Amino acid sequence: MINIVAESNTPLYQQIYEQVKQQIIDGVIREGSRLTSTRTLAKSLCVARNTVENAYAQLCLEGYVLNKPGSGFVVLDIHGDSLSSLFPNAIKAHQQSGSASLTSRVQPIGFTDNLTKECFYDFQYSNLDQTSFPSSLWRRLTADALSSFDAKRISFYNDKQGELELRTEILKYVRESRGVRCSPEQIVLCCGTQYALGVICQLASRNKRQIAVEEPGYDGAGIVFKNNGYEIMPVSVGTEGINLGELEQCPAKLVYITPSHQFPTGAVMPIHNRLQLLQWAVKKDALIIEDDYDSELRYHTRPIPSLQSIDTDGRVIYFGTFSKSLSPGLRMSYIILPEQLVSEYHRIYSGYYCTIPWLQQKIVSLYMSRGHWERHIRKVCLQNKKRHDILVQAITEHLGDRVHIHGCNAGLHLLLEFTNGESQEWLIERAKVFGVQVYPTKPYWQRVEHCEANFILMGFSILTEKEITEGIRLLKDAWFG
Amino acid sequence: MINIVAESNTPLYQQIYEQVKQQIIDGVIREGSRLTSTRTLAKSLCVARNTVENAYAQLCLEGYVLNKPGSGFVVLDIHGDSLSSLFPNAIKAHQQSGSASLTSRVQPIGFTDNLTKECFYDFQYSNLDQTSFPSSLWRRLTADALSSFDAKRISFYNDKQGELELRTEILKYVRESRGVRCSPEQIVLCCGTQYALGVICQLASRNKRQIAVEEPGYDGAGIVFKNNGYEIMPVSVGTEGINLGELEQCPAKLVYITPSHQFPTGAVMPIHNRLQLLQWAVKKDALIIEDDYDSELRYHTRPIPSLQSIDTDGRVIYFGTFSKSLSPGLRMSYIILPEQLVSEYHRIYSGYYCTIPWLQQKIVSLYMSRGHWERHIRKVCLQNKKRHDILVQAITEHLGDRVHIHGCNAGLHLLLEFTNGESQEWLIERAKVFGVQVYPTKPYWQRVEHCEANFILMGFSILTEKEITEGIRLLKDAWFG
DNA sequence: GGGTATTTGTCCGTATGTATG
DNA sequence: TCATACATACGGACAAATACC
Repeated sequence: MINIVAESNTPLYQQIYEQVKQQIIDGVIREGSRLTSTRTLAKSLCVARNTVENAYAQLCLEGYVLNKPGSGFVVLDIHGDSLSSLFPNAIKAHQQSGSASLTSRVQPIGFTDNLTKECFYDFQYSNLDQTSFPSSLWRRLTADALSSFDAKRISFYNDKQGELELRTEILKYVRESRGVRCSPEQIVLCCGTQYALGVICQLASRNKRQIAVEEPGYDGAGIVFKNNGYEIMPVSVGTEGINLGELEQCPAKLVYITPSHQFPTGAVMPIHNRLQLLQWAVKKDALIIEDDYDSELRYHTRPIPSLQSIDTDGRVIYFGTFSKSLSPGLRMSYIILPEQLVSEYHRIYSGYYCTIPWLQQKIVSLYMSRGHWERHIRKVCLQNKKRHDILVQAITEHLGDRVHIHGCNAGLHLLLEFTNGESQEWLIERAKVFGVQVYPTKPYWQRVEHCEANFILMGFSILTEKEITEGIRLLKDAWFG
Repeated sequence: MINIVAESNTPLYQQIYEQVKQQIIDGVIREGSRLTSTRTLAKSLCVARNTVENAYAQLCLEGYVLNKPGSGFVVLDIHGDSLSSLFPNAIKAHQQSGSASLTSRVQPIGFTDNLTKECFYDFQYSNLDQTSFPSSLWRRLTADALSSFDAKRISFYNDKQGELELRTEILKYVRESRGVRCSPEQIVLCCGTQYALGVICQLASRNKRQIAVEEPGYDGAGIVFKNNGYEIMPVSVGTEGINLGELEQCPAKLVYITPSHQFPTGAVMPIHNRLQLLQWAVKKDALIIEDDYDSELRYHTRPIPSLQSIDTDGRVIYFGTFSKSLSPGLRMSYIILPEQLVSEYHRIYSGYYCTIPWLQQKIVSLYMSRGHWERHIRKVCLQNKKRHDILVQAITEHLGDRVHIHGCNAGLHLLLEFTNGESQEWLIERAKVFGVQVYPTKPYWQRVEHCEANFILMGFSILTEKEITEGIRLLKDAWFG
């Protein structure tokens, strides 16, 4: 950036000359690159073109740059030997990495650790199979969206809860697939579950800031509650989901749960527990956040109605997402508010803009209305079912009765319990030695000391069927060889 | 008009000197404008040039004007305390308007009020011209992004601060255009300014939850602060931006400002105020949120270095956005944190996912790296400049001295002050009757009772040049017909 | 791959204050 | 007081190079 002062005694052209020269010397403008054109710079500095020309001419004379009509002013190599021209950057890079390292133990955020381990058999469970995203269709839909009659809306501040068109599609879908009953006014689109949780933290804050969560449970939720000043009250999870007896004892009047496929244990809450939970909410005047994050992915079990669908008292806040079966990269989730919270939502959030890009809303809207979404779910579900079945089969075959499988028949992962009390650390380390990555359950415990050591998480979202069986064979060697 | 008497005892040059001086003091010759050139004046008065020069030299010495070769004698700001001149009788307005405060900022959420008024001349200022979005280019870039080597990342949870590639492009841009100095690690991408403010609310909460904001100022920011439990402390705004004297008195250690083009008054904070503000921050151990929301859109004024670029003590949190010159529908902004806050950011937000879809990040990244962004800015800036100039011209021509124009030469709107004390409600109502929509300033006042009634906001972001002149002609009839 | 639009440096004329004699 | 030369600054017209479609 060039800074000129009109009031100064030094002429304008000289100020420009000096600063550009300095930038060349400092290496801010690299050798071989072009100076900003005289017109552009003149306009941005509010001076005449000739003033800039004058400055550039001076640089020309002194051999810093070379001018060619029609192709601009090119910076010459002034540092003689190319060694010194690399120096300024080297120093800069040094400083950067130095300061970044001061960020202590906290994992570097700019680093995505999913891409480097191509050599592994990585049983991860959050990312999706890259082949499952409908790229060429997306391209077509983008074109359609951009040439649609309401394409001009990309230049506007849009509907604050999300485009009505899309909310209506979502409504149709959740009604059909999850029995959810609501009007479009109750739906709020937002950029991911964590943002959604932030919204709820605000809405529910008329109560005491206490929240009951599943233990173990989704860690990303806990972080949001904590940052919003909520006291987190862990409630243990059994084979029927959250422990209702414990919940009764808990003073919190807000609970966050994943009843359809508890994360990470995979427990499914039976219908009578669901009814009981709703009664609890009524009795305590409490609210329930039902996170139905991977409802699309069921393999051998009958669907159980969502809490929202059997709630008669407006106690359930329903969460859905496109992250688990379409793409996490979309950053798109939705909240379905109970009617009683809508006005409170408006009171607090009427001044907030929607967090999802309009174009993406339009695309997903087209995607759903043309039936691609339904087809996609069927396809992805089938694909994952195959992988799931093969994984379960391979485990049964190779690891036999040394493990119990928990939480299968849904989602993108399962839980392995080791009957001989092996510890997570050892299991993960041994697996890694054999080129296989499996995952701990520890991160999902609020009270880490309660975490049982003999559990391991295995995902099957990105491995091929062949890789799965080979991976398990390696694990057998690693753990019991 | 200057009168000289040859027979007088007072020398010619002194007669000229005195009369010009008087004209400057009386405001006949405005601050910033040029004196008649020595040649011209000499000729018209039939005196020698040196005589005029002599007179001008005297004015120079006394600080009334500044002389520079090639650019004449420029009148300086002699009325010193122009700080509060924008809203001089703020207190007087106290009595009139107390009740009208229920214009209630809260609007119906599901309703976008921009689309239904096609018949109006709508001088709105938030939405953009629909022709300015590069649709077909976007289509191509989408295709490129989807077939790029890292397209698989759409199925992953991605970099939490935003893709490094994009952060690097943004860095290059803000360094060049705004002098911002930072490393990519300091940049955080997020879905809009309000989300960004939410993040800062968390980061800065080690201090007391008090924030100083400009009054009038951006209402969307105030809402976020309130919802995050901050006490809002309005500080008045003058022609030089936020009132630093008042800020001194304010106990808050966090301030949110728009120094480049204050919203909505359009005031530009001069360099010496900027330095003073930074000193304030150091002295008080405070933080400054610099929202540079429409920095791209400058029309006739020289750029002033951003606060971030002259901050040596890590006191400035810089906000930028793509909403004002590319598309509000993208929902894309960025924060540039001071180094000292990066580790705190990691501590709180390392568990949060990025809120921008990967595909969009990739597209914008390509968009910028291929030079489209620079070109786009130039184009959009020129287009808006034309509209701006025409609006200003039309106002000057048709509304004449019944209004003062404030905050022009930048952004997408300007502020109209009515010299005869007409009220916002009346002005807006009358305009509407004639099919023209103009906007109130009331929504931007925390203490509505302080809001001066005789101001109106007019945007020029979506009207054609023809519509602008016609609209103004109608307004003339509506208001003064 | 060729035609058109845009971008770019160049050149020209004009206006201004400054310095000199 | 006048005339002249000079440095600085501004804006329009032109042709070559480039980018885009």
